[in-house]
Amino acid sequence: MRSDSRLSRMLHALIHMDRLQGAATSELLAGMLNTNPVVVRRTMAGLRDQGLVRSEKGHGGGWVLARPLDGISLLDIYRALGEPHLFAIGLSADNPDCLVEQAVNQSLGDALAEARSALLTRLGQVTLGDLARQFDAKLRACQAHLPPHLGDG
Amino acid sequence: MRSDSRLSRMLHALIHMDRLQGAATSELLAGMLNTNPVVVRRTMAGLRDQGLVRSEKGHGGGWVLARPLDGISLLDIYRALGEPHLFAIGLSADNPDCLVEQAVNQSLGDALAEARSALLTRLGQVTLGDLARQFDAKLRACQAHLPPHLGDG
DNA sequence: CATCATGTAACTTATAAAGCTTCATGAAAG
DNA sequence: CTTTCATGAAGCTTTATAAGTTACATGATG
Repeated sequence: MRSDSRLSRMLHALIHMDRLQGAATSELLAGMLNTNPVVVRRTMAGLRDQGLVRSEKGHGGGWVLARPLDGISLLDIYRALGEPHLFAIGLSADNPDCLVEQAVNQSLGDALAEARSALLTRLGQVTLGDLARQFDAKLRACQAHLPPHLGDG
Repeated sequence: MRSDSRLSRMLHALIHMDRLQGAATSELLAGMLNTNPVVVRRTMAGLRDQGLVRSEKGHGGGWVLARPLDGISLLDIYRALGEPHLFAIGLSADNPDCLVEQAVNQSLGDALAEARSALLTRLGQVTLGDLARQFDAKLRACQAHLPPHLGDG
């Protein structure tokens, strides 16, 4: 697979859920994410287990946010997904007794660990509320180009 | 595949090559890296094209460093490998017209770009000579635990 | 009880690194 | 010149994992 898009997709889904009245079904979200409802359920399951969203069965059921967007950081989502592998490059374990391999892995491992730490810190500082406000800004910028009678519905 | 170990493996191989007299065959390196000679040739090809190593055919042939270890940074190797994908997580392209997806991708993309930039900067500051000296330190630390008559062969 | 939605198991698909076989090319040794 | 040894490269198989799909069980609403 090219790369793991679960984090990106869940951020996308949660912001849409915030703008909806009522629960969002897996099928509705799957349409937004251009994927399959089962993939939505499978991915959302971790978020539910961490108390970020709730799911309801039956008529009128679906997925709802369990917290305001400002109370959810991108790091919360990453962790709820099980902290998937961040890097596509990794250390080798070809010859664990070799001191050269050990020296290489230590340096490269330190560099990767530092990059990981910096990235997770940054994900912890951004909330879904921030993303939603960026979306609002984009929407306003877009509407500014429309004829006046469409600017305020 | 779990993760791309080509960078780690090439660092490992190049340091061994520096410690050898004469050329190292793909078969010898494959033994050190616990892999196949063809994988070594395929991976080393990029380094040869960038002038980091040279290859010689026939009797006594194999791979030799084209520069001293202190003249090769980890970034040089990464680039010679074709700058493989760094991250296992990525942006989504499920619904490119969706302003929510665009906002998500911009924030997440910025965070990933910043992490990438920091990591590459760091890789550019570490040379293979630095790794070789870390190996020497490990070797000395290891020998310090041996009985005296083995300490100086 | 019929309908709708999630929960879950099990299987298939897609992708890229890694591994492997085979043969061509060319250099050194005899 | 011939043998041997090494890289070069094409082409295929293997492996690991996210993603997609099918099928059915569970449970809530009307």
